[in-house]
Amino acid sequence: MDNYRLDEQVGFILRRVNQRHLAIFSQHMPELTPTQFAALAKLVELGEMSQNELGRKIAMDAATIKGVADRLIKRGLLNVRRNPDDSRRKLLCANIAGVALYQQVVAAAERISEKTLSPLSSAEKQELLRLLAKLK
Amino acid sequence: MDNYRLDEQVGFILRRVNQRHLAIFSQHMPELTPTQFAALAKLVELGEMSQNELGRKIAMDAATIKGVADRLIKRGLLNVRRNPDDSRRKLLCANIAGVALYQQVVAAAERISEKTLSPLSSAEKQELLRLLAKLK
DNA sequence: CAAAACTCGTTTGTACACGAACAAGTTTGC
DNA sequence: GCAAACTTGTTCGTGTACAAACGAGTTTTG
Repeated sequence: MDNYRLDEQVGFILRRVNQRHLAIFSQHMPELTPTQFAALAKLVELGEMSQNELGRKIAMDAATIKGVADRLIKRGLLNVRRNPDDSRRKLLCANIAGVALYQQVVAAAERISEKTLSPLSSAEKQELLRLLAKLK
Repeated sequence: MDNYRLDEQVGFILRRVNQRHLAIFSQHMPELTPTQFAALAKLVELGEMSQNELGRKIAMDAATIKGVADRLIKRGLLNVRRNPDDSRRKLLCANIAGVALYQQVVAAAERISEKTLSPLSSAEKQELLRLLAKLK
């Protein structure tokens, strides 16, 4: 087919938009990756939960959340303990350092979202978020 | 901050939308990854070019395009030769097998884009693409 | 109660993605 | 005409992402 244009396909554009967002992210929050921040933020928001449960809440499969959690633990941001009622479960919890780091970087997180959407008007921002939400 | 909601941030939503798209992609085109298809499609569209040039056209850095190109070459989809005028340059070109595979999967590529956008109306699809294009 | 089905966390393998550093080749500037 | 600056492709290290397979623990079911 001669009329297929890669540069106009949703998937290709989504990838580029995501690249730009990741660049903005690492510029404003070099301490954490987007996934690490998501995990930390969710733990601060909802408190202690098991590793796989956390993964489910932020859309990461078991293998991915393991790596993310390991890195946060290694950096001393999370506490870990075994669930006494279900010895399979590894309960994760943001500790003092984790909460402190979170509070230190939330403002940056807000600026990141703002900057990512900055080429759009207020109405366009609303509309984009509405449309993207339909594609989740 | 108590009013920061991870689930409403562009970056987080973008990641989820992308996940859904990748799932649709691998379902409809298990032969190639999105990046491999992008590289092949660009080579078919524009013909022979150097490895880094190809990377630039599909927004992949030199380290990434190397791996993608290596895999396509290993699968016998590309021809490689040295540029006589600039011995640093590695010229890539889709060969017969590459063009054949491309032609075999373009239809699937179109269905992938369609299915990704299927929760939206025609007007919404147009609008989403317009807004995303502003965020590239 | 015991077997089947399921869940939790882990490991392995593959594939992006990008920063940083490097050697070899090419172009520029003086 | 030659040193400095740049480009090309490569390697290394780190960090997602997900499929598949696994052992160990828990729940369901007959």
